[in-house]
Amino acid sequence: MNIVYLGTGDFGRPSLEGLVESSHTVRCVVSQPDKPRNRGMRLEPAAMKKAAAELGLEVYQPEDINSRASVEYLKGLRPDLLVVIAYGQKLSQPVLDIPRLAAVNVHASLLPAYRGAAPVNWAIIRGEKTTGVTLMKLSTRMDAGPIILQKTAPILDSDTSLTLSRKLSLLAAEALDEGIGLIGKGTYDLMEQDESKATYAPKLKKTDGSIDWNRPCNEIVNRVRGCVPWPGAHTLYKGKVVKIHGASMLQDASAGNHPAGAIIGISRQGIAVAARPGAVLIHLLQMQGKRQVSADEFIGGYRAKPGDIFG
RNA sequence: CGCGGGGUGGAGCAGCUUGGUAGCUCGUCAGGCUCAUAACCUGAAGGUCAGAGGUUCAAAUCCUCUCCCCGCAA
Repeated sequence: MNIVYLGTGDFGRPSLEGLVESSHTVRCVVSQPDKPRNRGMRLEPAAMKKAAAELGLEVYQPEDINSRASVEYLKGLRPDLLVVIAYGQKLSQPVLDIPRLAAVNVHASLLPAYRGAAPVNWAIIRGEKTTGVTLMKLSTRMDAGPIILQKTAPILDSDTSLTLSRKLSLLAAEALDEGIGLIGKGTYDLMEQDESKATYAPKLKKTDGSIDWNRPCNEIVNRVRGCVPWPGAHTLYKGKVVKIHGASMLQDASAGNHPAGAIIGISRQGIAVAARPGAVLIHLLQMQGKRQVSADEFIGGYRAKPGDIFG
């Protein structure tokens, strides 16, 4: 099978590697153009461009995938299948019509839940216990195509967006491999999504990481886990922005006697902060302009003590 | 030329504005003490203050350049 892979983000790496190792042929990797980003606004290659180069694959980076030139180029590759994972551009019907068999996408949620750019983050922030990946046929509506197959995965208390994303990227590769097998044989069913059950997971904004200490401790901890590594759950300490990179819930009945955001205890395990209700034990944090440090180091360096206020 | 913060014993920080003896919370090591605590007390080791040049009687501190780290923004 001739496959054209469209992907920009690192999430698709295991899937791409799986395709390369399979009996199929990856004709081309289509990625977003290199864009200036990061400190200094240097031109940075897309994550998958490097991967493609290492695998010895051809790379194509059109400014607009739906342009006439792009469509002609892709047609020239005579693909049997288009695989789209974390690409970043919406595909028009003319593009979807190019492959002989199908244009498929793997999405990191159990659709129709968490459609959109940040499904992993939002699943954690919302306190879900289970998530998964969905292999579907693409439609012109975002993440709304008919489902070919799904695989589920538990969300552990210890998971962050980073660890969960890694797991799901591996699961995505499995789903893709299995799905391509079915498509090759033509033995698969399509299940339309139940539109009434659709929920959305938009790209995270900086403000999504803002901690409100008047919220329950479990909500705050989920936000911390879901905002790793970006935008990072953040609050204020002594007038400066602090990112909280690691935290867990703490049972402390006395927390209600303190103002929300107040430090109520300090130990080797971390900094205990009052929430509403409950308390949050901070393990890892980062002052603006500084690197990430453990609670222990933070206490020593900044003289944090009970009574100090976050927020 | 996108904007900004930072590099000080092993860790995290203060000191820099207003140049003049290397400081704090820990850690480490030695000794003591305790029913108990992030235990406590006493003592010790450990720094070319990122690097190079400059100003000065004197530079962690002021000026210039280089290297590295981080935040914002995208």
